[in-house]
Amino acid sequence: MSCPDRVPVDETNDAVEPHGRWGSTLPEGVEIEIYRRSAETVVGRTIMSVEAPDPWFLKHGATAATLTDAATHQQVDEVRRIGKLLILDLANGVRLGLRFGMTGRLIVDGTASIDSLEYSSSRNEPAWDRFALRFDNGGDLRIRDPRRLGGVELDPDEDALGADVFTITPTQLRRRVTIGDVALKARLLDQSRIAGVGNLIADETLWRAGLDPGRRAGSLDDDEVNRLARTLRSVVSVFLRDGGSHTGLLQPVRIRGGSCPKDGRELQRRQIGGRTTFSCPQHQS
DNA sequence: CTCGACTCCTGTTAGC
DNA sequence: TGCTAACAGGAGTCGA
Repeated sequence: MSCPDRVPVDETNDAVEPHGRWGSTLPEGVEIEIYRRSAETVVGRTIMSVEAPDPWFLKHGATAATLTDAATHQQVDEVRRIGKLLILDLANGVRLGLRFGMTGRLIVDGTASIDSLEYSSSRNEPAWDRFALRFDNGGDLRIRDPRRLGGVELDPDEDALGADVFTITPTQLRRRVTIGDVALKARLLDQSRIAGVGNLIADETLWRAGLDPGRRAGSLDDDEVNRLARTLRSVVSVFLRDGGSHTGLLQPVRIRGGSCPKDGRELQRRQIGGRTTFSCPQHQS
């Protein structure tokens, strides 16, 4: 399957500023890509120790002992990303899978590539460090997650994820996403069909594409599928360039009573796919 | 296989 | 001022 683990580097590949620039965002595909770039600096380093103080944070049977056994004295060969999953390939073939939930931040050598998350705290509370790798050069990589919705696992099932949001083609979108009776937005959030779309990317994309989030996913015609594919690609590209999923045009008005920036209509607020959904009844259909 | 409902986590915030 | 309850979304599970 196509598992593009890195986004083509283009003019959007600005150096990540460590402080102050980022607004409140959410760990969606865009943010995990920013994390991945900040973690490239650990490639080639050797893991000296593993800190896994929170058993709840370890998934699929992993324990502090199994993680320590698998990772200690191993060199990091590569850092990849599929959707919202960050993967560290170790020299012995072990893969470490890192997930960030809605409040997890990645801190590499003491620096967070994203300072502030929408529903998290920007305080730097060491007690919120749920997992860490210490390297031979004295640096470290840690996940700081106040609400513990992220997690770490050994050898994650990469095949369980759909095509990555940055590189999915219109054909893949048509075959796996725009089918069936479920709401279009719920489909976009289904990581097994398309990996990396979270609530903010979904709302912004559908708003820009003029598509109603509540429409049956299978009801789109060819033109609409192509428009969705184009818009999705554009949105993640712009979000990455601008620094996160919170930089959209819809984001400032994703509040009760907010008005559509395009035509001024009051936005509709609904729950779709279990998530708060804002859309414009005027131009999204 | 599909799909909706439910559950988990806890810092922040609105409201009394 | 101090308290409580509602709220947020990613991911997993369960039953129809």
